[in-house]
Amino acid sequence: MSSRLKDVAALAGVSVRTVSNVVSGSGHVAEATRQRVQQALDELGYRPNLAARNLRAGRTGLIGLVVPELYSPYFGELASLIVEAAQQRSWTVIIDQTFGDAEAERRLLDGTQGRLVDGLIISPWALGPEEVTTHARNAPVVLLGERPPRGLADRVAVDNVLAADEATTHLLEAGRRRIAAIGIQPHLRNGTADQRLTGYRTALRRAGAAVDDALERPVRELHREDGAQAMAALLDAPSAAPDAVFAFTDELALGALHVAHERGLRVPEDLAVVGFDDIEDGRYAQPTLTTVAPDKQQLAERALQCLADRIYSPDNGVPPLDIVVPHRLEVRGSSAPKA
Amino acid sequence: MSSRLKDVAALAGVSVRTVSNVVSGSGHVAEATRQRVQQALDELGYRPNLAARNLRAGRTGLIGLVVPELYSPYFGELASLIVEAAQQRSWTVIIDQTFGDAEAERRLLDGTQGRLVDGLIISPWALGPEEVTTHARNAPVVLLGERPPRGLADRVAVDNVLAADEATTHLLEAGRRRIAAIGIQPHLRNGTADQRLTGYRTALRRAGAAVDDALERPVRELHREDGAQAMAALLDAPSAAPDAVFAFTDELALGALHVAHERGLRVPEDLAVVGFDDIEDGRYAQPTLTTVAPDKQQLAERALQCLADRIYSPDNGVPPLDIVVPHRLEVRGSSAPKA
DNA sequence: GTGAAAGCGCTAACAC
DNA sequence: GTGTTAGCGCTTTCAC
Repeated sequence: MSSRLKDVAALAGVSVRTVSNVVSGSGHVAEATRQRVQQALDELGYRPNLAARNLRAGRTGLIGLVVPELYSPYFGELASLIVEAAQQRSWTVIIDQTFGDAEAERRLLDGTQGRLVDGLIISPWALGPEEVTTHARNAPVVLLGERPPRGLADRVAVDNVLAADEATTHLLEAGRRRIAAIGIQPHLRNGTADQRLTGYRTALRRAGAAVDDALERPVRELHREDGAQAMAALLDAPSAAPDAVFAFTDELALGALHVAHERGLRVPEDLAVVGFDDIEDGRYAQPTLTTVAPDKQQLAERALQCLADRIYSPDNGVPPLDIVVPHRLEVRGSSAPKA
Repeated sequence: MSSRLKDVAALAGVSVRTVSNVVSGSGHVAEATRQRVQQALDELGYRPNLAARNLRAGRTGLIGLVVPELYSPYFGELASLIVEAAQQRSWTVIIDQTFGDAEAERRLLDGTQGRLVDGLIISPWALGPEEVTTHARNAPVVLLGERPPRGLADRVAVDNVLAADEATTHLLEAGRRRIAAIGIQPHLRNGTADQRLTGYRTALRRAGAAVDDALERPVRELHREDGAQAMAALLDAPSAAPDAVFAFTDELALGALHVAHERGLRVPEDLAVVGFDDIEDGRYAQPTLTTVAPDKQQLAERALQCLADRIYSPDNGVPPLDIVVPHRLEVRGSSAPKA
C-alpha cells in the first residue's frame, strides 16, 4: 500500500541510506544519484512514516494542549494562538478537553495512557498547583493561568489580583459604589477566581467602600448562562440593587448584560459592567463591553517558549519560571461614568 | 530516564513478553507473576512509548482536524464536539489551522510532512472538491461543509441551498421585501457561500421578489468586522436601504447588528437580521439573533463515524458518502414580523 | 559517495 | 504460563 524507504531504494537501485539522505537533505549525495532517487520518490509518492521516525528520534514533535473546553471563546482564541505559535516552531498540537474533570486532568498530566507528546501546556481547573506538579512527571509542563506552583512546572499568567483591582477601581472612579462581583467558583482549585476576588476586595477596601457578601456571587460555570443567572439573582435579592458588576469572564458579563436588558436596566446608566478576557464578542456587544484584556498572544508565545526551553535543554537546572504576562483595561461603552 | 518494558522485566525477574501481557491485559499471566510485575511497573512508573507502539501497530490512534481557524466561535464549537466525539472512540485529535491558505490545505491533505494520522477531517476554504480529492491520498478523508465531491472523499454537511432558502423565505413571510445578502466570497472555492446565495435567490424568485445585485454583498472574511463593513456599505449605498439582512454566518450578522445600532436603526422594526451557524453569542445578542442552526453535534458525530468506517474497513468498496445533516431555523428576536 | 547493519521500544508468532 | 526473537520503518555509525 504505502511505500517505504526500502521500496524507493529498490526502485532507484541504491541503498536505503542514500534515499534517507535525499529525503532529509543531509549527507552528501552525488547529483546524478539524487535525481534518480528523487524520481523514484515521486513515482512512489513516498511519505515518511512518522511513527518510525519518532521512535528513532526519541521525540515526536507533538505537544499536548489540555484545556477545560474548546468551545468557549476564550479558550478557542487561546488554542488558536497556541496552535499557530506551535506551527511556527514546527510542532504539532494535540488537543484534549477535560471539562474541568479532576480525573481527566490527572490522567493527561501523568501520561497514564502512554508517552506521546514532547511537552504539555495545561490550563487546569480541578487540580491545585500541588497536585498538578505531583502528576507532571513524564514531560515538561507549562501551566496556564494557575496559581503560582510550588513545584516542578513553569507557569504563565496575568496578574489576576492586580487586574481585578484595576477593573474594580475603574468602576469606583466612574462613581459606582455598589459593585457586585460575579464569578466565584468554590469548587475549582486553580485559584483564578480567588485571585480576582482578592483584587476586587482590595480595591473596594482601598476606596473605603464596604465589602458586601451579598454582592459576591458564585457561579457553576463561566458561561453566559451562568452570568445571566447570577445577575438575575442579584436583581431579585432583597438588598439594594448593584450599580455595577465586575464579572470574572466576558461570557459572564455578556450574560449579565443580557439580563440587564431584559429587566429594562440601561447600561451603563443604571448598571456598569466590566468583564475579563477580551473576547471578540465583547467588542460587538450592545453596548460594547469594558474588559480586562490579557495579552493572549504573549500568553501563547511565552508558554511555547518555556516549553521549548525545557524540551531542548531538559537539564539546564533553571528553576520553575513564573511568567507574568501584561494586561490592560479596555474601556468601552458598558462602563461609562455615572452621569 | 524513562523506563522501558525491558527495565520492568529485569526488575520483576520475568521476560518482556510477560510484562507486555500484564500491561495490555492480554495473554494469560499467573496471578502471582502479575502482581510482581505490577509492582515493578508502579515502582518504575512505566509509561508505554506510543511511538514504538504505533510503529508496531501500523496505526497511531491520531486523527487530524484541519480547519481554517480555531478562534471563530463556529469552528471552536465544532472542534470541541469533534475532539469530544474522538475521545469517546479513543482517538486523539491533532489540530491544524490553514487560515484558508491553499498551500496549507494541500500540504496537510497530501501528507507532505509525513504520515502520522489515521484519518483526516478537513474543512477546506481554498480548495475545491476536485483538488481536495486529488490530494487526499494518504489517509481516509472526510470533508466538512464542502460542495459535494466527485472523487474519493466522504462529505458531511447541511443542505446549504435549502437552509438559505428557508431563512430568506422566513424574512419574506415576515413582510420584508428588500432583503440583503451578506457573505459572498468570490475568492473561496469550497462552494458554501455559493450554495447559500443560490438558496437566497431561489426564495426571492419564488416569492416574486426582485433579485437586486446591489443587495448582494461580498466580504473578505466571515467575521463580525466584515459583517459590519458590508452593512455600512449597504446603508451608505445610494439605492433604497434594505429592510432585512440574511448574513451567511452569525458573526457577519452580529457585525451587521452592531452597525445597525450605531446608525440608530431599530432591530427588528427597521431591519430584520438572520444569521447562520447558531453560535452561542447569537442567543445573548441584543436582540437575540435568528439563525439557521446546523446540528453540529451530528455533524461531528457523522464525520467521525465515516472516518471510523474507512479506517477500520479500508477496502469495503463503499463509494464516497454524501451525508446531509439536519438543520433548523431558530427564530429569535432579530427577525420579528414587520409591525 | 554509498552500502550494510544496529537499534529505537513495542507486540506477537513461535517455542517449550 | 512464560521465554526468545523477528520485525514495524527509520536514522546513523561504521566500513569501504
